[in-house]
Amino acid sequence: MPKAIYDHIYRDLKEKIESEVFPYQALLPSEHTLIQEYGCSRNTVRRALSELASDGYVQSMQGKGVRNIYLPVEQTAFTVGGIESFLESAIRNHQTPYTKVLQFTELEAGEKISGKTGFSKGAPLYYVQRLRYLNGVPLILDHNYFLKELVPGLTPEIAEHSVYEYLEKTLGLSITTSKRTMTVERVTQIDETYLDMNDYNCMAVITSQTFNDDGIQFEYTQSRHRPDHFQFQDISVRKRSS
Amino acid sequence: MPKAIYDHIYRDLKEKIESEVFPYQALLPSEHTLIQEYGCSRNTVRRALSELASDGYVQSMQGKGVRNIYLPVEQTAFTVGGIESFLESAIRNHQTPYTKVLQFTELEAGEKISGKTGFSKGAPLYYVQRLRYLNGVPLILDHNYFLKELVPGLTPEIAEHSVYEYLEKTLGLSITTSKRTMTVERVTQIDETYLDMNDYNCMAVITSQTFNDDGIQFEYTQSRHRPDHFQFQDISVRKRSS
DNA sequence: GCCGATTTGTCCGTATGTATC
DNA sequence: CGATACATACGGACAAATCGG
Repeated sequence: MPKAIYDHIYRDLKEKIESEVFPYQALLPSEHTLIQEYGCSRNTVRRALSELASDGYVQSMQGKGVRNIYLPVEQTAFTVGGIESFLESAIRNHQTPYTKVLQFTELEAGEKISGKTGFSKGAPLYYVQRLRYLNGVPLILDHNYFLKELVPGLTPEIAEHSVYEYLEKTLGLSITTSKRTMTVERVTQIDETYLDMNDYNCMAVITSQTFNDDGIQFEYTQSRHRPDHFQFQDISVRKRSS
Repeated sequence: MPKAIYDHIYRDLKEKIESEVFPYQALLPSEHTLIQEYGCSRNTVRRALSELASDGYVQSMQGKGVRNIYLPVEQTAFTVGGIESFLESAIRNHQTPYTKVLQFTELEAGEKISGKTGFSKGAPLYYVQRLRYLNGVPLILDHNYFLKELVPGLTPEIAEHSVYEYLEKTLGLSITTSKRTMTVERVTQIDETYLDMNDYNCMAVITSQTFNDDGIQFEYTQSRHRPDHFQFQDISVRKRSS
């Protein structure tokens, strides 16, 4: 929990934007004004503003000011966005989560798994297959590979609750960067066995490689979502091109 | 085209990472070293590094150093990532693009369109429906709504070539922020008419709201991709939680 | 069109804190 | 413990874009 000044300003402005203290399309107070309000330096204010910009909340315009471009997005389905665990996502989406562990085994990365997951060949791994329920309905099928060296002592009981909580609270490991790929794939036999597909013949699939705070990849996951309850959100800011 | 110092350092380091001058998992030279190499201030080096971090190229570790975590991702399908036009994406994916305009009309945003697109009610719009080919195969069906006020003089001929090029080169308007939502939807009659669906009954759908550099939304687009030629990539960096 | 005031963008140097080794 | 490395913060300077008179 950062108690940095810029983080305080960031949260404060974010809250004011969400609660429409600053209306949509209006300009925020100028940097000079914010400096006086918060009694800090210009760099500190600018850092808070730049984080809001990368969240898609504001947009800076040289010579003009900083405009509020925040629009709340309606969530009609289970929404995926930043890095968070199934548990965290469920809570944010106001749904009741439940997890059933279908498989829990140990294995070594062979040629095929190594190429797919990014782990080096021969690395000892945990493989976990889990069915995720939301409000009692099975909606997601997860295939996880964890690097045993960085996730020692993993058990089916932990996998049933929350691996991320185990990682962060018990092992003191923290999750930092995640590279994700979203595709649409055909349903498999396993999908149809566990999920009610309603004659859909596709799945929304997110594969991700996750790195800890030492920059080491400790996880590879394939998350297969029932298409009618899936939504992925993203903000992209274009850089001035070359 | 920015000729800022931090941008030069950013590009230089990025190139060195991609060409494995810095190997995967190795530490980059320390900030102090980089300051001397580039003959600039610490803030400038740090800005370049922080952009690389948000690209998923490196990860900073307090007290340890900055690790290269760049892994090239294989592209087995048409890959979507940052903000770019169909033309730009096609070139990056080494494919030959072609566009056929199916519809080109003017209309005013009614209740329904306003709610869906985010444009205010009664706003004059262009509506364009386009079929996108890659290497001669129709793969994407685009439905665009442009705010007429900000995109004056749009014609079917421009829509057939590149609307973005028209916006940037002719109108001097620049694209800045884009909010996107990825979902999977059932095929429609129109999809099946124009795309060879191979018994797939789903589409990968990206809807986006795009803002110009004044922070005004000028575009709403729904882009429907054939699922077997679609891939969306994303890097997410976790913030230290509250 | 010019000029000055305002606002954001870039860059510098320095100081202090915190984590790692 | 000291040395090294990144994190935060300050204050100042000048540039670039915008806007109003």
